[in-house]
This record gives sequence, structure tokens and C-alpha cells, in this order.
Amino acid sequence: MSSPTAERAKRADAQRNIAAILEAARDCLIEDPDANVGEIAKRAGVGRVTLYGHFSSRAELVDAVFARTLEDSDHALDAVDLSGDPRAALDRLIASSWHIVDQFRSLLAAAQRSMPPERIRTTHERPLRRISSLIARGRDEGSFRADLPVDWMVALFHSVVHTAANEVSAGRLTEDDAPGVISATLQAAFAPTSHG
Amino acid sequence: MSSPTAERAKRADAQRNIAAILEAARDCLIEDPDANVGEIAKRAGVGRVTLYGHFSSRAELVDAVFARTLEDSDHALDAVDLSGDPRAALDRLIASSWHIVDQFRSLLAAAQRSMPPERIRTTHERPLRRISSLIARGRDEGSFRADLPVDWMVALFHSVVHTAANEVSAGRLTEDDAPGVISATLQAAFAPTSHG
DNA sequence: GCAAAGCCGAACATCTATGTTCGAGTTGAT
DNA sequence: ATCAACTCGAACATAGATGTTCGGCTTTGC
Repeated sequence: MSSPTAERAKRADAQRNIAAILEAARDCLIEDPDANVGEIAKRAGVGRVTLYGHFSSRAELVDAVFARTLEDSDHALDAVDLSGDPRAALDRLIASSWHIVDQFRSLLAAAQRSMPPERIRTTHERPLRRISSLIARGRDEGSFRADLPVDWMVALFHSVVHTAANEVSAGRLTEDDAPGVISATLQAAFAPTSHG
Repeated sequence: MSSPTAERAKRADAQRNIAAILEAARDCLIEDPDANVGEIAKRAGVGRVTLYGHFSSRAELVDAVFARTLEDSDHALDAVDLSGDPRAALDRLIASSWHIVDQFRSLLAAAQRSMPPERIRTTHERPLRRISSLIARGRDEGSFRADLPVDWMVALFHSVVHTAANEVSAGRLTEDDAPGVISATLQAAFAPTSHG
């Protein structure tokens, strides 16, 4: 049951505390990307020392929260149907991604302050591949333009969703309007060029 | 010659030092948005105390550098001809803005860490109006789509140029390719919808 | 040439956050 | 029931950065 290298299973209270810490850290970092360890521990209902017992540094905690959030988000996107007309699939992906990005964009800011860019990239890998393959298929089928690098189109997707989130939080865009605006923008940017 | 409230003109060496500090701060903050006051003073060839003699806090210095950079950039954009076909004008504006954004995007990061968002916004006001009025004219003339808010299109302009800069620094885009990619993207996103 | 304005480095005072240590108390697995 | 695992708060040790004070030296303006 236990491989040689396996660490002994944590005790139940420890597991509960770890879960509470991760949840509290997520909440705190969303409110303030610079939230300190003390605040996080307090919100988790745990002593600072206990927190350090489970995460040996703030950076490690941020990394854990970030990785777990990306994992959760990726899992949530499993529910999105990406088959059929690529244009329709893109709209569905936008509708789902929009909420996720809006919710967690502060978390990204926190991650960028304490994690190397390359680590952030690898953490994004799975959800990124999702978009990437949809775009690739759309190009193959002639639904999307093929005169721009796929990587660029992926970056653009991210960027536009992100920008919409910023505009909403700046009060220049309604939360209800956002998905439509994003879609109108990306569909136009992704459409094949008429005379190219 | 001197109004009652006018401060006495600074001595020549003081003026030189202030200029050196601003230049050094710009360079340092571009390399590292978190550069500290000591490094900046050292690069300016000036004591830390002297720096504090001219800028009472780090935040004030960052603000000064940022404001001055935006001013300079705005002035540089005066050379761009925004008349004639809005599509062509957009391309010219992209070509010029691209270098500026690429050069100073780290500075923006520095500003965002120490200035209130609203102050950042007002500092951007002039260059922003430039884009805004070009877009408005393009819409009036039927060259650009009118089914999206002007504010959104302005944000998109910023966002796309910014994203291109990031892609270049990540090595996924060539500096030479960037302007073309930006243009292809924005022209498509701004074009009037064929059947709307 | 002289006073004022400016410069300098070094040391000091805070402040804030991270991470650690201690000793004593709880809780959970078996 | 027992023992290890876990938790707790408080205090401590670092570390880095900001901003200030001091006394003496240099430059500039007139």
C-alpha cells in the first residue's frame, strides 16, 4: 500500500487545514495580489506557524494555489463542447472562459509577482492547448484565417478576454455585454481574409 | 520676472542632476520595475540623499518618470499623419506606437505597482484621445465598424500592441513581424461587418 | 571672492514581511 | 490509552527597503 518513497498520509486535521489554507489564499490573493502570509493564515483560521508547516514559503503557497486554480479551470472547460462549427465552438469557449478569467485575473497578477514566467507558462499549458487545437482545426476547415501564426491567435484570445475583464472592472463595460463584445471582436479577427 | 509664488530657479548643477536622475530612473525601471532608489541614484551618478532632495519619495519619482515618458511619447506621435484614409492612418499609428509601447511596457508595470489606476489613466489621456478620435472619424466615414463601443476599440488597440510586445519578448514573434501582425489583426477587428 | 545652494557618504531610524524557534497544549490514528 | 502528529501564540532573527539627519565639502551665481 505504501511505496518506499511514499510519505505517510497526512492526518485528517492537517488535510482540513491545508484545504482551508488554499481556499483562504485564493480568496486573499484575488482581493489583493500582495496579500501577506499573516492575512492568509488568519482567514484560514490557522496560525502562521501552521501554514509554514505545510508550505515552506510564500512563493510555494502561491504556486500551489495558482496551479490548483488552473487545474480546476481546465477541468471546468472539459464540459465545453468544442466540436462542430469552429465559430460556434469559439463562442462557447468564450462564454465559459470569460467567467474564469474574470474571476481569477488578480490571481495571475499575484503569480506574476512571485513565479518565473516559464513556470507560469507551463502551468497554463493544458488550457492553452485547448484553444490552440480549436484554432488549428478551424484553420484546417477554412473557418479561421491561416495567414497569422497560431501562437499569435492564442495570445490574442487570452489578451482580448483579459482586456474585457479589465474594462469591466474599470466600469467601461458591463458584465453582461462582455461576452458579446469579446465574441464580435475575436470572430472578426479570426475570420478568413476575403481577398488574401 | 518672479511671481510671488514662483520658486527660485534651480541652480545649474541641480538641473543637471534632476535630468540625470530621471534618465537613470527610466533605464532602471525598464530593466526592473522594482528597481530600488539606491540603484537609481547610483546609475545617475548621484547620492541617494541628493535624489531625495529632488523627489521626496520613490512614488513621486516613478510618477515623474512615467508622466514625462508619456508626454514625450505623445509628442513623438505628433509627427504621425492621421488624416486621409482611416485604415492607412491606423497602420501609420501602429507603426509608430509599436516601438514606443515595446520600449516602455516595463515602465507601465512599475507605474502600476505604485500609482493609483486613476492617475495612470489621466496620464494616458492625451495619447488615448489621439486613438479615440481616429477611431471615431473612421466610424463616421464608414471605414470602421460602429457596432462596438469606441472605448472598447481603444482598449483593444492598446491590448493588441501590448500583447505583441509580450510575444516578442517571449520569443514567439519577431520584432520585424510584429507591426504586420498587429495591423492584420486590428484591421480585421475594426472593419465594418459585412452583413450587420 | 563669498554666501547660498547644492552635494556627499555614512550612519541611523523605521517599517514591513518573511521565515524560525520554543514550549506547551490538542487531536487523531491504532 | 498512548504516542506521534499536529497546532498554537508569542517572541526572535533576518533582510531589504524607505526616508532622515549630520557635518563637512564643492559648485554656482552674482
